Amino acid sequence: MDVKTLCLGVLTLGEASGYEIKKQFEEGPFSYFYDAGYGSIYPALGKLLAEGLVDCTETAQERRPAKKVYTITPAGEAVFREALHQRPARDRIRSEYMVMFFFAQLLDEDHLRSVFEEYLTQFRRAAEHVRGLDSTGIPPGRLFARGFGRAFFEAAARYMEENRHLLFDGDAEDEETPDNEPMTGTDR
Amino acid sequence: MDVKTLCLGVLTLGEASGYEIKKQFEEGPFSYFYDAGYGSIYPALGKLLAEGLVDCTETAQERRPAKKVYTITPAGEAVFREALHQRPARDRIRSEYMVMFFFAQLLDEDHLRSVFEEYLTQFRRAAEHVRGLDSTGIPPGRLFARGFGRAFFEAAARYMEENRHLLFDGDAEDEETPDNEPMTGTDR
DNA sequence: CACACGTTATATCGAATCGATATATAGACT
DNA sequence: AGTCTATATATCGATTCGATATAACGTGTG
Repeated sequence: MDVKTLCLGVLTLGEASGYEIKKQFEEGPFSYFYDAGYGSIYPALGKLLAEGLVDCTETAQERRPAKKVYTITPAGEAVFREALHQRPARDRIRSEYMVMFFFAQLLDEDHLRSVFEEYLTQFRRAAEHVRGLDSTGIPPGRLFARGFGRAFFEAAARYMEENRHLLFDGDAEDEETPDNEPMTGTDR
Repeated sequence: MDVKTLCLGVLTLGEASGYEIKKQFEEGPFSYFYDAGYGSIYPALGKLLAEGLVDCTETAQERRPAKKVYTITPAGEAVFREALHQRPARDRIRSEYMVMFFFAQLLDEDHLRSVFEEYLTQFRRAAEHVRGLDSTGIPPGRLFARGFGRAFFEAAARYMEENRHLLFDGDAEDEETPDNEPMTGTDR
């Protein structure tokens, strides 16, 4: 499943420009599990247009360059539906933050600390953001994906809070000293 | 941080062939947060060798093609340490499974169900695998990364078990009815 | 008020990466 | 005998990344 296919998917939710598609990958409902840059999106839209899978309406603006709004065609919808029935490739993740934690012993404490705080803040903010979303009238599949994102963000933030001592052992900060044992052992 | 840098990182843990490096990304300690294919690894090792950041010992085997074992040089270690102090890029994730759940309404129930079970099984197995690892003598950074992976796998499996009704509402199957309450509600 | 900065918006391009494939041997299973 | 899996290196076209260029407008600030 390539960026072309994903653009079709975004367009099934409604018309959009290349810029708006990018935003959906960055901040929108796809941000929990997909990403793509302009260098992939614009060529993809060009190819989709050439194949008749999308239409393009050039909205001429007064003092701006024309905004190109793309709409999916029935043919595009069919192609997308078919693509969804392929076997999914396995997940691809790439976290440089984790690489740094893994090699924590090679890092300056200052750097490690700032990277850690930044990452934790990211997860907290993301979790908070999802929590604030309105869920009324959202199709169940989208709710499932969103909830998965939330579960991940919260689990990540929680893990980082509870295990920071592994990276910064000289800290000795108690914060809340929760009711459960330090190590969860074999839960479940 | 590119594949070249990550290969250096793998080699700080000990000598390895290109094949073995791939395995470390696939099943080893890096599998929780990084991935790379042969098409990236072999060229990367070639460049690292040309730059003097790794050495290569060709272990001739009897009836096999020569196995090339790479070792990191002091220069390589220095370069790697420096790379670790760059600002990390933000995480890149790409999950076709999640794309399918997001568009669940467009999928055949059979397909959705098999994709769902496969994904859940992946997480269960991965969590179980991490749980079975020996933690004695592992540097804290590596433990932190491993624990993060475990936390993610467990949270993912748990979320899928508890929210499958969002994708399959007609089911009403209890599976095992575990010892804890049916719905966890607001955990914590 | 000028100037820097952020946002909207399209687009390109070289470098990096992906994914599939080719080659070859050995062992294990059918 | 034939198939499958694992070890092991390597390439190659297609895809994707990441940085950059262009341009207009709004916003905040010294």
